[in-house]
Amino acid sequence: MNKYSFDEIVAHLRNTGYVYQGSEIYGGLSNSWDFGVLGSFLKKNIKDLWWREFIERSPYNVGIDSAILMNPKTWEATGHLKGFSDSMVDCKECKSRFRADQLIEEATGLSADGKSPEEMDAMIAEHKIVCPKCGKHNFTSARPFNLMFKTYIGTLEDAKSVVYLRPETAQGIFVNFNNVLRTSRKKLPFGIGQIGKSFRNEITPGNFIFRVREFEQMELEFFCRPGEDLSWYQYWVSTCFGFILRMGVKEENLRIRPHSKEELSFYSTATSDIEYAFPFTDWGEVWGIADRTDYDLKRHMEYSKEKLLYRDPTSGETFVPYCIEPSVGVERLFLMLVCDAYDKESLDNGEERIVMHLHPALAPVKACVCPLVKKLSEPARALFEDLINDFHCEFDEAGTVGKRYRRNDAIGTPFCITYDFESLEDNCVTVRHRDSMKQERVAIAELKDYLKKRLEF
RNA sequence: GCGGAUGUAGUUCAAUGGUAGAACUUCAGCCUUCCAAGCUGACUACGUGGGUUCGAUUCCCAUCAUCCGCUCCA
Repeated sequence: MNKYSFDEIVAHLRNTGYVYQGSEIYGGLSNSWDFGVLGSFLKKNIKDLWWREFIERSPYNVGIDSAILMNPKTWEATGHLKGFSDSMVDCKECKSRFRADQLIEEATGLSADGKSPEEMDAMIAEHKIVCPKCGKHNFTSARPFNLMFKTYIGTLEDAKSVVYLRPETAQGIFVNFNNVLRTSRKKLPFGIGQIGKSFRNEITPGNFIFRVREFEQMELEFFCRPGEDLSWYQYWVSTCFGFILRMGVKEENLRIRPHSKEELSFYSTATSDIEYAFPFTDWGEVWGIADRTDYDLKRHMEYSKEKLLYRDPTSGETFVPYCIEPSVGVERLFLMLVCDAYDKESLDNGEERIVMHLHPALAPVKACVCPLVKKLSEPARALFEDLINDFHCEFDEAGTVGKRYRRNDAIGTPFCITYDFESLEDNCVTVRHRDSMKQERVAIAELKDYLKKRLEF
């Protein structure tokens, strides 16, 4: 699938300023990564593109930006909080891990629901419960698994002030359903999208930025009539897939994987993952599209006692809409894009060049303005200072021009603009293309239009 | 969380119980008329904390981080 090792790609990203290790001078922090000088641009470009395509240019959707901290009742309604009561024990002999309540129930038939970890320890000891795998009785004590990050509102750390960092952005949308309906005057079908950080205390994060504890989601909750949900589900699967293809990702590295019946959440009638052939695994999920029916709105109605309903303006009929959720992680799109764009090419002169074939709309640097030699710095800099008003450009006069071309190939800059001695006479510059390495003479007066056309998504 | 491996400049790799060396990169200067040329110079490292020792980057312990496997995954 992928020609290059994950290590090689990661090393390149760290060397060029796409990604740094988090808190590096203090020895790092487990699975935390910072986006660097180039990476922050790529990330921003990804988000801008999504927002433009899924919110601004969409005839259906609107956007919001909801708070990370939400009333804890939210997480009662979604069932996320219940996860807190799951205590786990490890078998010290064979290193298997079990949910303590399930272990007790299976062995004794007694319910351990709602018991404290200490009570469950006592039950395990009393009934001499053995490990289902290895048959030995030697467990660690029961420990609750915290899947959500917990913190406190106000300065007193008591039980009443507990709040959680959201584990998904979606709930900020559902709880604002009525607000958006009222203020946007949208009619079914319509969607609400948002981009924002989410936090999950993953048990096993890893694979660079693929699974991290702090990540950014781009989620759309698309509401429609019950019965129309499956065709909208299909619509969003192909829209998301098409979006990835338009970003330049090779189709042979992508697949759409529908979930089997056993895999589906109990409330979902259909779910598909768009997966990419990452170098560290066979297929890794990038984008999940789920038909969530009316589950979320109904749960929030139940717990908040508020009505989250849609009233058809012509028929007067009132109902809870169904919801299609396309949800994607920014870091995963980022990782997919750089893995797919990374390439090492052999040149005619026997040398190698590293190129990042990023879509020009995504590239951190759009163009690098290079005076052919330092003597030409002055007029070249003037050109750069004009271009920077329209695009993110860089100015580079260090070393030979060939070296500057290579450096820009390696970070994915689609165009290098070379100002030479002829430019003084004919007011033209050489535009050098990253992918083909071809050069073109372009009049300075037409340069902005020339670039603009080629930077479009 | 468990088991295993690893940890020396930004990167790749050395050496050493007694002041850590190189290449590439980066930066400055010279030079340079279109794909990493050359010359001169400069910056930069023993993950962290203990212990043993006259002296530890080297030996021991702990810790942190990364990788692999297991486990988990709304």
